[in-house]
Amino acid sequence: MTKHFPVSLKQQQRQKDLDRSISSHPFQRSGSQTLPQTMDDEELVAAQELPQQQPHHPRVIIHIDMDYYYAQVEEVLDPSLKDKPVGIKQRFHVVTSNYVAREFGIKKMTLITEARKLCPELVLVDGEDISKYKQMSARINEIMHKFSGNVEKLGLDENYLDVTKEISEQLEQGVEGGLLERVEGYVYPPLEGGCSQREAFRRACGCGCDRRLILGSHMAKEIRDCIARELGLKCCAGVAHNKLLAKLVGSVNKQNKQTVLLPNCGSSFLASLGSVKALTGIGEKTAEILEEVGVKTVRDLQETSVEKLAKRLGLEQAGRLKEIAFGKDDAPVKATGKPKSVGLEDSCPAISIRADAEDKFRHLIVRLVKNIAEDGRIPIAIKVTIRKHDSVRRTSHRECKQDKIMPSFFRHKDGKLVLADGAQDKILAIVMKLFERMVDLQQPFNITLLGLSFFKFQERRMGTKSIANFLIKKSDIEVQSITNLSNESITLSDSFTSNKSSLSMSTAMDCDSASLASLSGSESDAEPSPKKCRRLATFLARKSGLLSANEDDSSSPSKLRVADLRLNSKEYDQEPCK
DNA sequence: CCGGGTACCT
DNA sequence: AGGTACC
Repeated sequence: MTKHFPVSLKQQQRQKDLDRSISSHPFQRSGSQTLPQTMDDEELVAAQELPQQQPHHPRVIIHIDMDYYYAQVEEVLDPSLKDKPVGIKQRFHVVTSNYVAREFGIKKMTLITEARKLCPELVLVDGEDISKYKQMSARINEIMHKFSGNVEKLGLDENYLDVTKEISEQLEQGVEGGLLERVEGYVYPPLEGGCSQREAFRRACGCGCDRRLILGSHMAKEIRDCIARELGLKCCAGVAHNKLLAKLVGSVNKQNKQTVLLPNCGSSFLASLGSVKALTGIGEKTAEILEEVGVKTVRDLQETSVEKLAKRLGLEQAGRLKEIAFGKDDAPVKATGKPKSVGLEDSCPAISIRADAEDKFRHLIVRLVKNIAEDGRIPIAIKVTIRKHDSVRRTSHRECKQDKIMPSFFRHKDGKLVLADGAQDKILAIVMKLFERMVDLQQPFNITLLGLSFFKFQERRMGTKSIANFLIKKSDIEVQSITNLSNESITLSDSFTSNKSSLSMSTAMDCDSASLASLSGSESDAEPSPKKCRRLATFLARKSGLLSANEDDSSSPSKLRVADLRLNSKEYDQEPCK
């Protein structure tokens, strides 16, 4: 998949030279300098293959990060908190604190007892219920969507925006001259005098990103101002030509500030961060593995050969890490859609009898259905997660099992999803069945966490009967498999719009029909359903515009059903999936 | 080191 | 399908 990760030693050396010249005197390298000024950090490799290719930094990415999010929301809700030290409490920890509290040394994950010692007058707000923060997050999101259609959510308080299109539209329509001369907010690395900010950007890279990024800084400011005006919330922004750099550069200047990265400074900037753990995409485990091969800092990573890394990490990941270390990141901003799964987990001291588990699960089902009520979509699969007591391993060694659930378990009541009569027990029965597949009730057991999640959602459709309900009522195994297939296919055709090729689409469909066939044909199977699934897949593929209408086969016994489907599936076409 | 979510690997 | 890593 990845095109070119190898970075030769020679290239690395050039890289370092380039970096040094930038970090020591960013803007004194005109005239006598031989370094190609339009040459980008991460594009040295590509540029060698495609000499003089234009788009070095084609995108403008803004990363917005809310300041001390939970605590700030509490301040907005109760302004009297503003000048007091505030901590948000979840279980035994302060999960966020405002800056007043941070003065006392109270940071993320400080134990409550610890925090009280550090600051007796600390105002602790219960943050177990995160619905307030979710709601505010949704408002923030609305605002961002005024500026770009391409907004990717990372948790409740962070968002990426790809504003490339918006910026180029601005440039086409022509912007007020003064706007381009001055950056909004901070620049990394800090510019020393000698030339205008505009000139500094132009010298750093000639691909045209100078104007784009400067305009990007103005747009970031507008977004932040809008959020402050409408919601009273402060945030930071990072502006750069990719996600990795935008996110990281945004935290260079904290507390209601923003920073734009000077093009060409990616790898020196990343090196300045020190530990590899600072890099997005490198977490605890990866950092551990890297340390085993003597790689602790970003600089180490930049200087270590892919070959050496690949021995422990595999070529794929090694290549990716190398690129990341130099600030190369092609990852697109992916507009966040509706969630693909919604779940709940409760950790508990110990559950060792079936009835207790059953009680917990019943409770979880009720809460979970409330959580998806607004959404309105019907889940057709459920997953049960447990954690067995284990004194050795600290975190997550969870087990899970999943199964289908019937759409008829749900119905809509004034626009919201609710459980149908008796459905709670039916779901509970499925849950307990899955639970017993993981836990042997004969043996003593000790469960420390129970979780449930719904996934594979059907889009809510008008009319009283959805396709699935209609088909499932026939409760015929073959039809059921069709129902399933249609769900799968719809998911796939949705994702097709973003980045799937039609080839992988049809491959995925083949897989689906095969696996479904094996599922439904488990008992007596006189009639091999694969063919039918295939046919339906073809139909759905055509509907999604992947196949031409000529390849029709109307001689099927399931013609009627397909026709029904076609009728019902009109609603799918309303979806903006083209 | 809570907890809900996603993505990727096998 | 299940596990692991990450945010």
